[in-house]
Amino acid sequence: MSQADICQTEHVHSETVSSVQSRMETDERLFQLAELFKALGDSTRARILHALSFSELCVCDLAEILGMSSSSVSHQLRVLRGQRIVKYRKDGKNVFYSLSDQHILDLLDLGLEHVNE
Amino acid sequence: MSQADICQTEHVHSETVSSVQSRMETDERLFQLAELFKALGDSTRARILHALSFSELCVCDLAEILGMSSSSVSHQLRVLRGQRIVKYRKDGKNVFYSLSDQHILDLLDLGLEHVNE
DNA sequence: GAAACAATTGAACATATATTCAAACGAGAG
DNA sequence: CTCTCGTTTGAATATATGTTCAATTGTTTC
Repeated sequence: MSQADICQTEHVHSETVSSVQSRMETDERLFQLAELFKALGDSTRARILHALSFSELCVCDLAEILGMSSSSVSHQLRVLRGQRIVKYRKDGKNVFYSLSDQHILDLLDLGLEHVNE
Repeated sequence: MSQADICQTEHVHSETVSSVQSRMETDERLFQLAELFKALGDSTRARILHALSFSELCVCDLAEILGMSSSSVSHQLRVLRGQRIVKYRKDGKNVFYSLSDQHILDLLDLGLEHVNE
């Protein structure tokens, strides 16, 4: 970051800058926030989650709904599990996935609202 | 996608599959949803948006708050503009950015709630 | 125990993306 | 007009990530 990249009008906005800085969440927290949205930010995973918003589904049903391989779906479900976005239960040979909680449904709905505006 | 990747128990879940398929949003809509979340899903952009949730800020203040170059910040703001997540107004040499609407603030809050659980 | 099926995993490849650096643009000041 | 500052942009590089393919695991059934 060169000198030219540093704002010269410190005396003008420095108050705002300090004020905002003091109220910022920790980087770690914001990193986790970004990881959450990153997990939602993929076409395949968005379609998986939207499908799960209607019903719990096993991997192979998800694969059929999306027209993708089970392998691909499973890889993506791993990402969603990592962010506690989906939960699962085993039933015989099948593993049924569903949305983790209401927060996730709310996020999807809010997102769709924004997109549909 | 090989044969082995296709679910054999169609007769078991085919009803659920059809039902979900018929209620799915279009791929285009879900693609846009993913693009929205993708834009939120980066550490730098998450920090930018969190800062903007307190106050409108110009590029150079944002750069100072984040400890990054104006160039980097500007590149990321471009992504956020592309998804109508932030809006801006010009004032002399400065360009002040702010969150686009209440939806975005709600999304950030919901996301932080999930992270803080 | 062997075979079949659902699911997961690892490696490999192709693609996407964030930051840096250099250059250019636009507005205000001298 | 010229210079400076804030901002934007493009090219380049390094890194991250999604899908495919092959192999493996775990469970049910014969």
